[in-house]
Amino acid sequence: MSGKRSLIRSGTTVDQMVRAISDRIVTGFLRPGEKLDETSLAARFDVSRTPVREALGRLSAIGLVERRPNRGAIVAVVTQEHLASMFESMAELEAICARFSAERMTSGERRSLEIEHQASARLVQLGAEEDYEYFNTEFHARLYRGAHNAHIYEMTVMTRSRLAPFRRAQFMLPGRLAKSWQEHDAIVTAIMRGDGNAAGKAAKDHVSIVGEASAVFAVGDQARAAPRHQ
Amino acid sequence: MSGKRSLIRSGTTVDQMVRAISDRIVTGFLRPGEKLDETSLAARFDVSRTPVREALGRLSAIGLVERRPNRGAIVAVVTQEHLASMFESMAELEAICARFSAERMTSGERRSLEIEHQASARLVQLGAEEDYEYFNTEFHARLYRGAHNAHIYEMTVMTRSRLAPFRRAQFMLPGRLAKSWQEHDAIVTAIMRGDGNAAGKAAKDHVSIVGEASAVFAVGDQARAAPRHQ
DNA sequence: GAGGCAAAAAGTGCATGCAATTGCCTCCCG
DNA sequence: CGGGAGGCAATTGCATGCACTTTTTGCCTC
Repeated sequence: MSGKRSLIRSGTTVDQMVRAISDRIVTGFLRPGEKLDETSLAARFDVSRTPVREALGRLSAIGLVERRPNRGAIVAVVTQEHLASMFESMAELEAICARFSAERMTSGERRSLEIEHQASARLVQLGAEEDYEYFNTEFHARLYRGAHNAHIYEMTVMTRSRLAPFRRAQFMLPGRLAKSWQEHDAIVTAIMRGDGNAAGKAAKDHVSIVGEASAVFAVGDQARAAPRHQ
Repeated sequence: MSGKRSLIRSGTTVDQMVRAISDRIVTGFLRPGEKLDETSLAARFDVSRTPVREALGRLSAIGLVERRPNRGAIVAVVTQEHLASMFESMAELEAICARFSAERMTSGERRSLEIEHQASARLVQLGAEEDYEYFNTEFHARLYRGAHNAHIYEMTVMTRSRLAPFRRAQFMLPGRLAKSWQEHDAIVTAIMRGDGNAAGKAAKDHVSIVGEASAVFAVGDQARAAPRHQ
């Protein structure tokens, strides 16, 4: 039975599973504490248990699932407290990235940062939330790269990915788009001035606001979740 | 059908492999860039390829090995640059922990921090490097816990463990012991005052100095460096 | 002689099967 | 009637085998 894979998008097979399972976890389809037995998952994704095991290993490495030896894996229980700690960490990490960016970005990086930032103003006027979300991701990625520190980059990207599920609906809030742009503007301005402290503070405030806005949605998702048969 | 396991100490089988391989890596027995093919490792440890794969997965998660899809795994190449970035990250993380500790430590935590710190002064007078090293680890752990932020705690501990091999000989330097204690003293004083900014700055300076002192020892290992994959 | 293409060899990725450990249910004894 | 020990079922952990990707080597052509 080695024909076509049934779950298809692109990339490595097990990588797809990681994304798929992680999606199911963060969307609440799989609830925290729920048991993840390998056989069911293998059947569900039409693969063998081997890639399932590897996927569970990776998911446990990034903290989405918890593995007990010989006792199976469960969806990691992210307490409200731990979630808050991750948002706070994110704010600190972004602050570091912004500060370093202000001090270290090359002229080319500064230029493209400002150009893209200015270009995104149109998206705000149009209210193009999807497009702005894409730009927003790239904007923050520029900050992470601009810090010119590989390890901080890794930690920041990983933390951000872990927080991604809880940050989804942030731009749904009315007026959030424009506020986000203004906060970005404060960061960019500080970076262009080379003012690391101001850039760091602006970034921290920016992320803190996003965290508070997103926390609301996190609570709702955690409260109730879809029941599963089987 | 291979009878008893040959490598046995205690714990899970694959966990032993992780420790064994990680030991070989940090001791330099396996050099950066060296190819780790699963078959050889399986034969070497007298297990099948399956636990080897899982072990490699975990090692890649903690950054000790690098896995290329369909192209095997190699011992992670820690360039001088990347090492510097980790030390810099460590300084920033410790600064955050110290700042938060100054703001959030309970009175009990503050008290025991200062008591232990004062007690360690004796170790400096005696020149007990081993004992001081043990205390030093505990001192920093107190700072990490005192930040009252689970995620920052995780990142800091992980970064510190990744840096451990490069920080070994730091107290060999003459006078380092006394300087370390004085730097600790500055951190403790700031924390007791509740001055987060001062505590953060003192911690950052402290770790930065350690980083510079340790970097010297790391140079020898980095004779040749393979190109990194962006 | 050099460069490119193709085929074989090597090595990874996944599937399947078997052994071992865990949790639970039942039955026996106090 | 309650508690504990033993057996049974279910699930994890590991071994082995096959398919696909990558790399290397040899041959052919220019």
